Amino acid sequence: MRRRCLDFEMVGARRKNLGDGSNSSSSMLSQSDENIACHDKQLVPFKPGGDSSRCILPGIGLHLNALATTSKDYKNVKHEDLSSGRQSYLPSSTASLHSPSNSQEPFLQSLATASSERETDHGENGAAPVEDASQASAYQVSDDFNQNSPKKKRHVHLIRYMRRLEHAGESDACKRCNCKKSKCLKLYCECFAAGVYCIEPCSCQDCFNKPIHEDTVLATRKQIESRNPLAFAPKVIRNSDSVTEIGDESSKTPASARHKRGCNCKKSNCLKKYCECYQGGVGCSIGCRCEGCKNAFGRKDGSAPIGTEAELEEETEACENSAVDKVLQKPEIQNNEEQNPACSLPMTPLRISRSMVPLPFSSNVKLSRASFITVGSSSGLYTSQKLGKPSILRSVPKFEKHFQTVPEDEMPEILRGNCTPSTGVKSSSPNSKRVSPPQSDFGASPSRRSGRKLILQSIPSFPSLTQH
DNA sequence: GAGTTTGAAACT
DNA sequence: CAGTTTCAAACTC
Repeated sequence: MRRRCLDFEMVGARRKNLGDGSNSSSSMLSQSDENIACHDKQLVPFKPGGDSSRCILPGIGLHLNALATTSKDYKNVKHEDLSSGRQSYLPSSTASLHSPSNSQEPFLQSLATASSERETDHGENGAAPVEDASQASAYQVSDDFNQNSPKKKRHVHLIRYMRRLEHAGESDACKRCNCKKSKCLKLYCECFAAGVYCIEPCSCQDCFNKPIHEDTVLATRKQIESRNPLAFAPKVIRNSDSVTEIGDESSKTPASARHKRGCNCKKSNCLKKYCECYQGGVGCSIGCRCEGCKNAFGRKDGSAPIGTEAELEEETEACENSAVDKVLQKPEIQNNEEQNPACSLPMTPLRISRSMVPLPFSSNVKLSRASFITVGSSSGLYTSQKLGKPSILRSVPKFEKHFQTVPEDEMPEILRGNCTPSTGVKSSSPNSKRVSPPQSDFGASPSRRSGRKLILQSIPSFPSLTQH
């Protein structure tokens, strides 16, 4: 109830922002709503140097990968990706996906903290689909400072991570293609596949994926979609039972992510990024036709993922300090989040939009960096639960582990840790609902500890964590 | 940075 | 639908 009320509040506040153009939000809504306000602002043409600059977060590029749309949506908005400078020809709801507030140092810092924390906890699985940055940051910050972790060390890590972010802002944030023959009009082209125009950093040749060739782009896109309606859909989908989850989270069941089509790896053993499942940070499923699958995130045959759960546990507890370094040293996994937007970044609820489920609010927030979006109708594709396969959702271990490792009697402390709606956690709200609760794989046995459950439920900011 | 490997996408 | 070709990213050296 409280969560829903807060949602309404947010919506209300958001509308207010929309209405009067004021960026000031209610006292209840601080950062999160600023972000929302930013999102809203971003629905209008971006004016460099304007107030919307606040919404830019250098280094946290948001790829619109896997965003899909109906052809009729194409011209909704030609939106400029503020963080990358790209323009997206995706629908406004998806194009509004942007980094949270800009250069505000506190925010960056908190984000970095959050990210480093997350990666710390994720360890090997650093490619966690990041929740809404503001959400994560707000939560993580409070979380961080409520723990007894050595802050000096973290500060070092923080700085490192910040640098990495900065660097990412110059490179990864703007994913560059290198197409030579496809004219960037085929799915070979990452930019095209991601629904963004190629921009200067791209090394493509004879590129047609530019605003000046908008018609061509859209026509081609349409053609590809006609051939394969899911061509631009997220490759990695969150499995959920139904679209109804959108409106009623209580109906959702634990879900896992799976590649929508499965891979077809022959030689990589699904252990390299050649494998789309692996690249997307998901396990292979029965739908995969891979051979010799050793996918670390879950094998096709359903055997336990390699070096995931146990490793995570160890890393979290024993290697906390080295985790960031480890992540830094392991770009292969570490960059999943950045390199594979389809996996970690917010995706347009293509099927949602197609099913005409209005998500006026969630679409904005969800699109902020990296919330894992559940594709409503994806249930028909894979039902990993049925497969009994482990699911490694990188966002999951973080929270799951967090709640697991923290003694329950400490939880109130954590809750006190400003995990209030005003911390910005809220900003993830409806979307984060799609960050489905972790599977039982991560220690959450079917008979979950009621204590944790209660706690989770009592955190309005993390509806997605609520396990039903 | 060049060359190779890989598997998805596109084509037949 | 299966086999083949094309393609660009991932990877290796």
